[in-house]
Amino acid sequence: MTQTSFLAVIRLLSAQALLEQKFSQELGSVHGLSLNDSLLMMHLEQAPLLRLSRVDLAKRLCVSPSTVTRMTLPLEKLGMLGREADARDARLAYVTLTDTGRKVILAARQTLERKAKEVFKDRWSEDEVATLADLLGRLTASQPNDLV
Amino acid sequence: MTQTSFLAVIRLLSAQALLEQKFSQELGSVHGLSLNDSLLMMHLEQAPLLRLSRVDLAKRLCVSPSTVTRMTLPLEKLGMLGREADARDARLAYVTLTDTGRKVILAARQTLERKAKEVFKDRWSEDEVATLADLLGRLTASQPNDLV
DNA sequence: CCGATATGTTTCCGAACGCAAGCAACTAGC
DNA sequence: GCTAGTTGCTTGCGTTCGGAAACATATCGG
Repeated sequence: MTQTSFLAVIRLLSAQALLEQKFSQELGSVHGLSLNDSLLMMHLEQAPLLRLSRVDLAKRLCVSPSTVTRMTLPLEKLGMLGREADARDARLAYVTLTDTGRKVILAARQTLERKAKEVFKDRWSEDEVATLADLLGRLTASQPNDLV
Repeated sequence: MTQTSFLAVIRLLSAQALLEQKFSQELGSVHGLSLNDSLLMMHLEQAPLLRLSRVDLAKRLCVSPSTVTRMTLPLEKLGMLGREADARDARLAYVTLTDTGRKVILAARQTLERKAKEVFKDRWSEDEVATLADLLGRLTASQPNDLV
């Protein structure tokens, strides 16, 4: 069990490095987004009012709050994200997904879907990919809201 | 299939962010290593002569060669890594694992194994972890030498 | 009401990385 | 052996990130 868990973790880390390399380049050149930018916008996409607070986003992305501040700044200037205050709590500064942003992330998602399909095309059966997604989902399930 | 592959990829990326956060702190405070430092040394650990060239390491870790140069510098000063020239090709500067380095990475590996076991302890059966490791292994198998 | 503590956000600083450029050494074709 | 192209490594520069600190606001206990 010890050895197996260790192996799973090491391979997960290695696999991520590989996938990030595969995805980030096309994502950047085609849509002008980083992988983390895309994940951030996808979290907004499925949020109740297309908005989330910065600390909430930080927890979902497993990054620091300061990173969220910096990530949202350029996207806000590009008109993909907006800023909204809370009526009750003046500390909160919600990040919102604009119409422009929703179109961009929709297109970016299609790119990601295509690349994801390529990754598994040859050596995985559909059932195996589903099993993988399910097993990984139990890891991410311990975190605040799951994607997709 | 498209949707399933996409889900698997997104969850893998999210899971990695979670695991990195979980592991890197203890790894740094206890052994003074980053996660990537540890992966680098584990690759050396299982290399034929405890040594690999810098470009080879870069490919295995999915980082740029310049990153390998910068990563090895402090570890070399700490005596964990060494440098060895090739008799036939004077361009090559192998990174070698010293005795000190071998002891350090052995201890770090135990920390990682313990944390890895914790991650899966509650919600996964042993078979499921093995399945996960196997499925992820097919991803990393497309890369130069697999770890463990 | 008021001080103490907690929470959300931003800014500053140092660390880590990729890319482009540069240098050294190897290889191929002539 | 000479030139041209390739490969391995390093350095400089810009970008991105985490942690500490600062600040504003909210909440709690008296």
